[in-house]
Amino acid sequence: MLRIKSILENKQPGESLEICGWVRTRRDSKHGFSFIELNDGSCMKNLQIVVDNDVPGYEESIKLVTTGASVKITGTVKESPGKGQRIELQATHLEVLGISDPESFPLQKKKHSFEYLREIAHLRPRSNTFGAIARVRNAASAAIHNFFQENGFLNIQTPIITTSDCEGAGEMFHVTTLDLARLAQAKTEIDYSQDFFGKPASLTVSGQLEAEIFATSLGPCYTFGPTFRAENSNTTRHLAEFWMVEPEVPFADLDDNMRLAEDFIKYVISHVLKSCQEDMEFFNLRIDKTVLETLHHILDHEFKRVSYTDAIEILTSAKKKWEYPVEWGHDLQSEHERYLTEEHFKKPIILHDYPRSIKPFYMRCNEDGKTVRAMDVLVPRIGEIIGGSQREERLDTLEGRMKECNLDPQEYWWYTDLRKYGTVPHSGFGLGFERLIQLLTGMQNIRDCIPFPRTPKNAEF
RNA sequence: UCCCCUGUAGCUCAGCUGGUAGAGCAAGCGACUGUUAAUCGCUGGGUCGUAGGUUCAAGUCCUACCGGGGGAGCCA
Repeated sequence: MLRIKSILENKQPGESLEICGWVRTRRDSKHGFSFIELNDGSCMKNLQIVVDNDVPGYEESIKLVTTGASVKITGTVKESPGKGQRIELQATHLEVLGISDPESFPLQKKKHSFEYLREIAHLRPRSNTFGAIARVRNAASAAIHNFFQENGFLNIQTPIITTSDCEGAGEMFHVTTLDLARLAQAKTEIDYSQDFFGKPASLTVSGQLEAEIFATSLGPCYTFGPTFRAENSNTTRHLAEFWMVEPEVPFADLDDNMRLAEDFIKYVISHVLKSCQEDMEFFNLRIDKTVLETLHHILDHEFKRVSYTDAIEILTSAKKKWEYPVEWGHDLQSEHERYLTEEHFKKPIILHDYPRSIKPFYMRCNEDGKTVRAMDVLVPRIGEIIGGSQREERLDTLEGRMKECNLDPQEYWWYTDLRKYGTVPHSGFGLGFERLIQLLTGMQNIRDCIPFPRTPKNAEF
């Protein structure tokens, strides 16, 4: 099927072709012809179609050519006498495939608020912005796979359903086949042995633990799949269902990990800038006037490595009034992270070696007894886009940390086995795919960076 | 979950100190035009989120609930 993108790029006057798509707008001339702006999603631009009134069935058909209608058109490519396009299509046949009642079609030839478009998520991909987001998302996804494939990483599909009830932090969605309505009335303890898996099960919050299994068997690997968090988060950067990229690399320490994260982000940005030029220019013009500048700035500068302890020092000596006090041992607040990346360094930074008391059990303990080999990549505007660490590979230290975090090592027997049999230093991180899309497009709200956002009280479509 | 803002025609909003609703855009029709966010004219379209309350009278004040947005926390 011929697409408008390739027609606009390659076709020359004189060539005949057939094209299908959706009408964005129609302008009539009473002197006997009409202009149709046709879009098929292959690119931002529309193909201008000229329909003379001698086209068979013109009188009846042209009335049905309204915004949103689908049409099939045959015609000849012409040099366009008008401004705004190199070529246009002179129609010889026009067929309306599907009408679109202009009285009720929710998308109009005007700007719509993102809040409104979110309510019509089944139609918003037909708008300029959401078409562009879908194409950028696709390009970013392809770039992610390319990056890892080119570097010898194995793509691993880790489970969606899990029975390890404490993969990390975060509330989990329960998965059950038990009859909840009956249980609600029964007032007895729930007998999970009667449930589908014979014990409590949930949707995964991370594929990391399973990825570690393959990393310590087959070498560098990565997962790229859906992740679920049942947190009651209502922000512009949280979703209950989102996609996460999680590489895991054996024989790699935290420095290797930070280098990988930086190379990875730069590779994806660079690829998207190259393959989605038109869409990126649109974002820069209509969504965020600084997005191209920001992305190029990221490409041109090294991510600044800053230890948590140094960051605390910078924040303490900053001439700023903090809503939350800065104190070693406490997690950094949004205002602190934003200050560091947006004001102090003015570029992405990698914070590393956090206090062990605020980080999960699997992060490698440092000799100082106070910190762990954790790292967060923070970017301007979005904040944390990557969280990762070197993993604790020493069995006794790992078990000690589990107990410290009130976890039962028995529950993680297969995870600790990896330390019992041929343990190796290894590292990895998780990247929130939709946050990356936010960074790439300049879109303010993460709900507009995924086709069908799931947030508290919202799972339509 | 907490704090703040908000909910009026298909969409975006106005409606000041309470007296039963208006604009722009969209849509329909007409005019005009190789047009391109086209332009001009006319027309239709709203039990003002829901439920109570105060008042002679509420879109306008009060309460609760529901929805939307922003910020915070949690994190990716």
